[in-house]
This record gives sequence, C-alpha cells and structure tokens, in this order.
Amino acid sequence: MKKIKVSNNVIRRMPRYLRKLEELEAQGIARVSSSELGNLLGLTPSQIRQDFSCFGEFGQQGYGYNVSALKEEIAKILGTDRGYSAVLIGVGNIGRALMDNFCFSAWGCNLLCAFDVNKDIIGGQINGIPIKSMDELPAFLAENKVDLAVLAVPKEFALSVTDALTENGIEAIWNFTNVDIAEPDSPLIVENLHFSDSLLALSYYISEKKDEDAARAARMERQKAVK
Amino acid sequence: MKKIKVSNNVIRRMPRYLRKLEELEAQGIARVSSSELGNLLGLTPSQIRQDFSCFGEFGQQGYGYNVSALKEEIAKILGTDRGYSAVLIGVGNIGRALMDNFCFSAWGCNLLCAFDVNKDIIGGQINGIPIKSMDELPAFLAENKVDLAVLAVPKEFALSVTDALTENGIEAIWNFTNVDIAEPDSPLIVENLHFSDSLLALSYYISEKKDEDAARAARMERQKAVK
DNA sequence: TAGATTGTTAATCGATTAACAATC
DNA sequence: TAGATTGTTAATCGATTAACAATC
Repeated sequence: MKKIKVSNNVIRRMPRYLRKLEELEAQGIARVSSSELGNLLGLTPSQIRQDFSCFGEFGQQGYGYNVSALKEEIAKILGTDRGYSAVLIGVGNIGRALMDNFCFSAWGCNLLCAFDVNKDIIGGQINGIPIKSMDELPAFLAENKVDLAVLAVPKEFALSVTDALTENGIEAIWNFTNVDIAEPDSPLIVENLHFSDSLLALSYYISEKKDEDAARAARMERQKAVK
Repeated sequence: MKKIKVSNNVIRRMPRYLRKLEELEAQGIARVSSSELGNLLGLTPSQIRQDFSCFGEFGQQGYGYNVSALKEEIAKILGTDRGYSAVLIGVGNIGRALMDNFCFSAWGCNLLCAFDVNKDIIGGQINGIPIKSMDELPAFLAENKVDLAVLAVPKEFALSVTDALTENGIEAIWNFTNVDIAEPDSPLIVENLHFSDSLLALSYYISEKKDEDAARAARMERQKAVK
C-alpha cells in the first residue's frame, strides 16, 4: 500500500517530462516511446521507464505512451490538480515579475493575494491580484486555506518573514531570497530559487570549458612545435 | 595533471558552501570544521571533505578550515575571479528585476549592457546599465568580449534569440525562459532557471506531505476505533 | 502473426558514508 | 604531548543502465 519513497532525482525530472509532453501535444503528436522521449531530453529509455514506474503503469507494450494521457498523469503526480493556493510576500521587482508574468494557474496554483509594507502600493492590485499590508497577513492566513507562500522580500527580512509565516500555519515556502530560511532538519518545506547559486554553477561550467579549450590549444601548439 | 571531471552534484553544492562561508565570515567566525559545516548545511562531514578534495587541500589537520581562506578558494573554483562579462536580453519584468536587484558583480560577473525591442526604453538605462536595440546586438558582441548572455525574453522568442546569440559567438546562456533552448548534445552551455519546474517540485513535496499526514491521521483514527 | 515497446529484474556504475593513518 | 581533524582509501548504498519476458 505505502508507496515507496521516490528519489529527489526522479522528482526533479518529472516537470521536465511534463513540459516536453506539453510541447509534443501542442505539435499534435499523439504517441511517444521512451526512446523518443529519451532522445528529446538526453536521457536513456531505461531511465524514463524506471522513473514512470515509480508512480504506475502509463504505457502500452508495442505502442509506447499516449502523449496527452501521460501528460495528465504526470501533472496529477505533481499535484497540479489539488487546487493549491498561495500568497506572495514582497512586491518588489521579482514579486511583480511573478504576479505579472508567471502563470500560477497553468501549474495548478491559485495566487490569492500579495503582501507588502509599501503604503504606496497597498490597496492596489497587479494583474488582478490585490496587494495588502503585511499587518493583514495573520488574519488573511487564518481565514483562508493557503498552502504555500512565495517569499520575494529583500534578504534582510527573509528570516523574520519566514517566522511570521510559519507562526501563522504556512508549511511550504517558494523562496526567491538568496538566503537559507530553514535549518537542515526543519519540517518547513522550502523550495529555493537561488539565482546566485545558479549563476555560480554557470560560471564554473564556463571556466571548465575555457580551461579545456586552453588545454587543447596548448596541446596542439606543442604538437606543432615538435614537427 | 589533468584534473578528473568533477561531478555535477559536487558543483551544485559549491555555491551553497560559498554562501554559508560568507555568512560565517560576516559573523566574525574564523574557523570551521567539516562537521560544523555539515551541521549547518545538513551534509555529512565526509561528504564535505570529499567535495573539497576534488579541488585541493584547503584544511589543516586538528584545526579545520580557515573560513576566509576557504571562501576565497571556493569563489576561485567557481570562477568569480575570471572577470566574466554578460549581456542581458529582454528588459521585461524579470530582466528589470535582475538589472535592478541582482548583484552580478558580487559573483564576479560584469553586466555590460541590456537589449530589447521596445523603443520606449531603448537608449535609456537601468541601474547604470544601458539598454540598446536588438539590432545593435551583433555589433556589440563583435566589439566586446562577452562570456555569457542572460536570456529573459518572452518564451516565443527564446529559440530565435538563442540562435542570434550563438551565431554571434555566445557560448553560454543563463536561461530564465520556461523553454529548453538547446538540444541534448549541443555545445552551448545552458543554465536553466525554470520557475515552473521549481514550483512543480514544490507542489509535489507539498502533496507528498499532505498524503503522509492524511495517512497518519487515518492510522490514528483506526487505532481509536479498535479501542 | 510479427514487430515494437513496455514494466521489471539484474548488473553496473557512481556517489555517499565510514574508517583510519597522517599530522597539525 | 594529547586531542582534534584532515585527506584519502575502502565499504556501502543508491541510482542508472542493460537485459528480457510479457504483451499490445
């Protein structure tokens, strides 16, 4: 009965499958095999079948997978049909970018309200989403079922706002601040989008490539010298 | 001589070490052991020592690591001292958020210029960074050493802009569009920040927790019934 | 039916953890 | 010196890949 714990690596690949399947569906492609999908994503067919088998049997021998059906299954696995609702804290640049451009509803998430301390924007709305004062946050969280908070405040306030959120029953945070907001063994669910971590990883890969290119060039130079 | 290829997992942890070390340094802490660092980050001491040993010997037996020195070493490993420069394509909400708030220079990266198609903002600047027309992009890339491009355009333009960038010599892209911009075996270095993938992973973890909580509640209910 | 492709079991590979000699 | 902690080698664990019977 109890589903075996699915590994992190698998979970991180699921949204990629979902996006690719949506793409295929938009192209009018009805079926896909694990090896086709593997080619598109740079994964082995085995891995793809293993990943799916964590959650059930979605394919058909000799045929492969129905694109639309598989897409639906994966969306469901990821919880997009559960009607989660969210609040956003911090209507700065990033907060505004999310409110304006990020389609929460496309991923099954309902952004109810945003909160800020800036009097100039409190009472207004962006893209139909009202902006309330931080003072109203506890009452709002008490009155509404809110499954997650989007944290987009300046990093100085990250920890205090996190405390305020958890004290008012928030159990999951989508963290856009460049700060770790939870202790290693905290029960709070935190999904970090650390821009700097991402840029630094990119910086490493660039460095690695430049080093390789330089080494290759040096090797060729030496060869030429020998001749 | 040739450094053995460092695994992805290790590279993804390096920025986390860097951030934590900066934090410790700011707190005036001079030394840290692998087990202390492990406690702070939720990693084993072994793993930390293994990770560092991919790049050299930065500690001292009986003492641990000097926080500042280790921080510097890791920053260097990640390439922050290489003076990389960047351009940003797409001055929408996200682009603006990055220009306004993201401190590229703190991570050793120099944001030279932004590009957009919107005549209203071309010629202006944000946070000291000039905004030029997309038409000027090829000339700019020809005249300046640019190591990476930040891609923050609407997703419809992601692929065509990527083509334009690679045709003009760009080898690395920091991708904020919700689209895969490179084939699996492309030589282009792409670092993705797929917001939706992140939100979906969070959605999964929330679902998993709710399911666990529900299962626990059901178990307790059954127990109560037995009594 | 024959061909294709799944789901799953077994084999391999790689990453994490444990152990320990070296040494500050 | 004794205690602490590293860097590294060996052991374990988990994830990926390969293989194949089942079956559409």
